[in-house]
Amino acid sequence: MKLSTKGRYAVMAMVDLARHAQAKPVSLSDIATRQEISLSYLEQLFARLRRAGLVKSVRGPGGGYRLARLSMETRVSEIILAVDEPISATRCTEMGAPGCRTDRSKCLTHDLWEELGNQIHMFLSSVTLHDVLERKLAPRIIEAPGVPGPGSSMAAAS
Amino acid sequence: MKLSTKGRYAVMAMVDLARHAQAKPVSLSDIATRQEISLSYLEQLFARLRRAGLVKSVRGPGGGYRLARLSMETRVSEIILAVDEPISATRCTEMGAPGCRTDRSKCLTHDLWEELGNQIHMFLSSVTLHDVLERKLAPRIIEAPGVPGPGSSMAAAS
DNA sequence: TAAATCCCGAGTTACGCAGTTGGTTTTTGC
DNA sequence: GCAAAAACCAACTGCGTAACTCGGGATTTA
Repeated sequence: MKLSTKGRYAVMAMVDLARHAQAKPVSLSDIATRQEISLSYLEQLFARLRRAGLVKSVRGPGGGYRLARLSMETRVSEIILAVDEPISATRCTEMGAPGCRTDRSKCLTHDLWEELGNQIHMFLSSVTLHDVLERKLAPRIIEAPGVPGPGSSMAAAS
Repeated sequence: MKLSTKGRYAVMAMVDLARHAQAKPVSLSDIATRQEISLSYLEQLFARLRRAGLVKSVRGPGGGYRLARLSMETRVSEIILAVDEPISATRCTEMGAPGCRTDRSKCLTHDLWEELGNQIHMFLSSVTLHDVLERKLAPRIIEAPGVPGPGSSMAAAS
């Protein structure tokens, strides 16, 4: 999962869209001025969002975009995945690049990046547009009580 | 917290260093060949790692690098922060850029990115070099019920 | 003193984000 | 019907920066 400003722009725009959802669809130029993003750039982002089925468009004057689903059914992770096509984290994750699957010692960090990707995805999947609007970032992440961590790594600290 | 291949290279190199820690220091050219990273690039990374106090250098023939601390006392987050100086996540996080602090509606996603950064940092802080070597990536994260995991198709909710 | 190693700064290259340009379709309202 | 407002579309550009190279030092060992 890639994290760039592109994905952030898309989320900003989608939150703006969710916030101003009314009877009328919301035009991109409105979002562009409110969020200070270039209109043409927004068009590119929304083209991807539409193809991903996250928004629906209405053409013609008075047209614009609507959320395809309810704001509490649209997850932030989906938005980012739609615009920022998920590039592989390491140069060995896909297609068994030489030296990863074969020689495990060469890619000891493989599991680390994979797990990090999982953590990020889990977090962003746990947040919906509605949560962002309501500022309910329920961190569904709970540190296990009394468990010092992986391999008791913190134990060494005095 | 920025995530790039630069930080990944640094972690790969540090894991390699921890793995081959013996009486003798480890030379960069050894790491370069084992991890397939250019020597000059490694030199730049280790210059930063040394300034951050994560490694110590020994000059002259037979020289190389050593971990400054034990592998279970060196956290992955420190390595990444050392090489990839932490750039602000959003264009509003520092110095109260116009339109964030003043107009809160313009930066509804602020809290989201901040919390995401926290999550990433927390995870990477919970993992030490020793953990990576031993493959003990205890995920301290408990998936909330009803949240689809990264693997699941997450198909349009009916 | 020669070789191995770290050290350092300046260059080069490649890539992708952000934005631009210049259209075309579709639809509304006058 | 025509003009305006919007979504659509496909390039192309500029630019920052990550990734990597190069050329030379400085330091220590044998």
